[in-house]
Amino acid sequence: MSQHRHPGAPGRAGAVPALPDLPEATVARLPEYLRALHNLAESGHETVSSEGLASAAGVNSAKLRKDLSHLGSYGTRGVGYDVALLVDQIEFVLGLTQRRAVALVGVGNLGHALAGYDGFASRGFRIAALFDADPERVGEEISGLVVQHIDELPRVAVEESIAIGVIATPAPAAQAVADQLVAVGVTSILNFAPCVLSVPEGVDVRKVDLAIELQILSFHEHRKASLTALPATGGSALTALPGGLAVTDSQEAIGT
Amino acid sequence: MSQHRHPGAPGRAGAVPALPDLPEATVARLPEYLRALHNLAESGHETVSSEGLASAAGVNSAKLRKDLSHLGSYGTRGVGYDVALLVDQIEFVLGLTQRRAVALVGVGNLGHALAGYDGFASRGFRIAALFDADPERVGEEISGLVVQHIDELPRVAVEESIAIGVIATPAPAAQAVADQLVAVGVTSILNFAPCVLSVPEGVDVRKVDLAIELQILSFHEHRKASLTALPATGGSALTALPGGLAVTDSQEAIGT
DNA sequence: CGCGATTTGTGCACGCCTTCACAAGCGCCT
DNA sequence: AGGCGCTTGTGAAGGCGTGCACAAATCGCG
Repeated sequence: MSQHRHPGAPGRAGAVPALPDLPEATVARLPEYLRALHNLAESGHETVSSEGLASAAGVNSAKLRKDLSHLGSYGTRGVGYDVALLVDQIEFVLGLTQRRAVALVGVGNLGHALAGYDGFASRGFRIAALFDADPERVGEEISGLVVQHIDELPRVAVEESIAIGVIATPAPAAQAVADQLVAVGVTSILNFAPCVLSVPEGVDVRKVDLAIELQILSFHEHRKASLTALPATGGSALTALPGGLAVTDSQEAIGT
Repeated sequence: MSQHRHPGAPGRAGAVPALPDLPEATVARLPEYLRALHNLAESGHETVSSEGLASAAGVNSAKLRKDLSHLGSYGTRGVGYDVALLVDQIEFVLGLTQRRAVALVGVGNLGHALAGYDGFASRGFRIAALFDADPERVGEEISGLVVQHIDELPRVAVEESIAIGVIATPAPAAQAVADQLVAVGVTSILNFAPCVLSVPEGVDVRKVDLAIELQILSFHEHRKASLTALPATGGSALTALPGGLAVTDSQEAIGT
């Protein structure tokens, strides 16, 4: 794509420009704004107001303005934000001007799906290598990549300039894989295994646990059910709690 | 205030369903505690201190104590927490005493993996039905379930008492699926499609976007690289991003 | 029976994040 | 040119979450 141009900084060389230190909460929302902006760009919008972008991203408009203000002033009062300009700016801040190489370890059930997930490629990442510890799986081809044995990691990590590691192994294997990734210089790990990873300082770990998300939803279901007297859907809502537990306690209305 | 009086034996299935309204941050951590507790139970521990459980769950011990205190007093000073008791208590609060039925919509790349993911079954959920809009996929058997057409949703939702819907469709189809789920009474949705869903009040939506996680990691990679690459930029304007590079980082291992 | 070691539960202070409300800035129309 | 409407950017206030530090409670032992 285009060279990473940096709006507002005239004639800067290839030097690494200053990065504002953004609040974590803001960083977590920037990708969402970026996705919304891409949609807007595709549908022909050249500018967008904070209100419009906020609703497209599912957030409050004041929050969006404050988030964007941390990047600098890239809006025009009375008009809104230039979509293309904002896309470039956010992509730059997120470090997406270079396509980062991702190593995926563990091509079981979930790993298989991740390897074929095109959402990665379309949003700035390239799955550069697949690994597994199971000799049965080594050699298998998935989405144009051949699964390699995890012992090949050191060689491949250098060859492919691996920047990010994705762990999709069973939980018992995850820590060892994390150690191996760290050993070859990976400093960002996305962990799908349901366990806590311990890594040295300077290594970022983000965790995605599918079951946890369901459990959080379950809590809210439970709370909602305990507030409504009886579910009207006439199903077998009382097939649980063998002790004959009557879930008919409720006194609080949801405050806010 | 907390009136979580807990008379008699709070043993399993004897709990009084006084649901305290927990802070969201606490709710999000409870599943992690639960997983750590299950591990501890398997390895023979009958009690555990806040310090021990905290490190197993990857959090601060004070935070853990405060979280658990919201559930009531289930620890013993000088001793710690009874593992089995705490497991029961957390499972109750999370509404896991009944096995909730989950409908999975979209058996493409990701949906396939989710359908086969055993982490759901092992943590209190039952994938009760698979749906897809593509006639090609209807009839296919995955992990012992036959994919049904999405139009069958109303019938199956009642038969199976579907409580939670999981959307693993492409983004353009997600909103329509969400509407269909809401129409049949589902009030909790886990959305894997990269888009914002609009749902009526009272319906909970949680979103998991795999690419967003990578983009957040990318930001930190970018920041780390910009710090190690250039100590001080060459003095000129460079004022596109006011605030300069105030290196006030620390805070690795982001936990959401 | 009392004492010390240990660990929970919590009051408190601090910092981050969100939200409101509004001044400042920009374009357009007259 | 001037005024008007619209939108951004931000100061300030409030809420929420985190972590410290300690009192209260419990067990084990002499």
